Amino acid sequence: MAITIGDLGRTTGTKVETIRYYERIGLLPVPPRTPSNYRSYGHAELARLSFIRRGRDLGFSLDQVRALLALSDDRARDCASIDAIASTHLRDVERKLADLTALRRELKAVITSCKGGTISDCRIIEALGPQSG
Amino acid sequence: MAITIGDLGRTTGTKVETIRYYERIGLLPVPPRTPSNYRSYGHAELARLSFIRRGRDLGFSLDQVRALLALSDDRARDCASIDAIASTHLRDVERKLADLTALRRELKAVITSCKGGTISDCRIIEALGPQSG
DNA sequence: GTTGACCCTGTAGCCACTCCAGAGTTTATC
DNA sequence: GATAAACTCTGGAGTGGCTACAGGGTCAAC
Repeated sequence: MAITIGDLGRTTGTKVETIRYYERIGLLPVPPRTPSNYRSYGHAELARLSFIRRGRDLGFSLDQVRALLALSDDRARDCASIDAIASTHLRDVERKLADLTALRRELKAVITSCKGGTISDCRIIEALGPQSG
Repeated sequence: MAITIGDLGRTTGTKVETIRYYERIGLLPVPPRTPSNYRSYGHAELARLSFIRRGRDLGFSLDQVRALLALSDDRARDCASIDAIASTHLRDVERKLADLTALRRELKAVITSCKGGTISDCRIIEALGPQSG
């Protein structure tokens, strides 16, 4: 019945150290202990950790996950607050995508300009140099 | 003639603390000091810091920037080593782009499924829940 | 009874900064 | 020449999200 920290880690794809870290920062509850001082979890903690990991996979910060967890306990409440967190996150993702796309363009330009001579006429170094930007 | 750390920061868009940090980790040289113990820079350091910042803007890690700096000092060398660093970085960027694009798709799916009821039937929370993945 | 896999605590490290306290220095203004 | 604002200095701690390690205790299998 009792789930060990290792089981929890295997089931959710989380390292044991990470689970202890989540406990330390208050994202997971402090579990009861066995007589030999091992952490002993139940299904609720398994569900909670799954939720956390899924949120992390979707790129939410731990603070956002914390907010989502708090909201999800409040089942009668308006869904809009959840939507707000997710939408903010989506906008963050879209900003990062735009940045990375611009970065890729620049990198490609810099790489194709390198014609394979010696470094003294390497365009990449030039592109990074003081006169270029 | 002597450039202060503040000038250097303003010119390159770098915080003073960051410049001192770069010095501490050996990315910038230890500069001479004025009689009142202020750091005193020349144009070479300005160029070097510009190079670092531009590299950072292009998403290179400090270690990659360090490698690029070392290579750029070695003017006779083959350009291919520079190209290799930049190409590796481009591949990293493309992988990140792919990941983020997939993430955006998932987030959008999750958000549009939220029809605005109460949290007890919120699809976002459901999508994060234990049965969904 | 011993090997190996697990668990415990506590601490330190990673990246790339950023901020702060508390003190000294320079520059501008009155 | 006083004073205030803006600069500089050092040293240390904090950020996020883990990860790794040392040095121990515990448990199951053979």
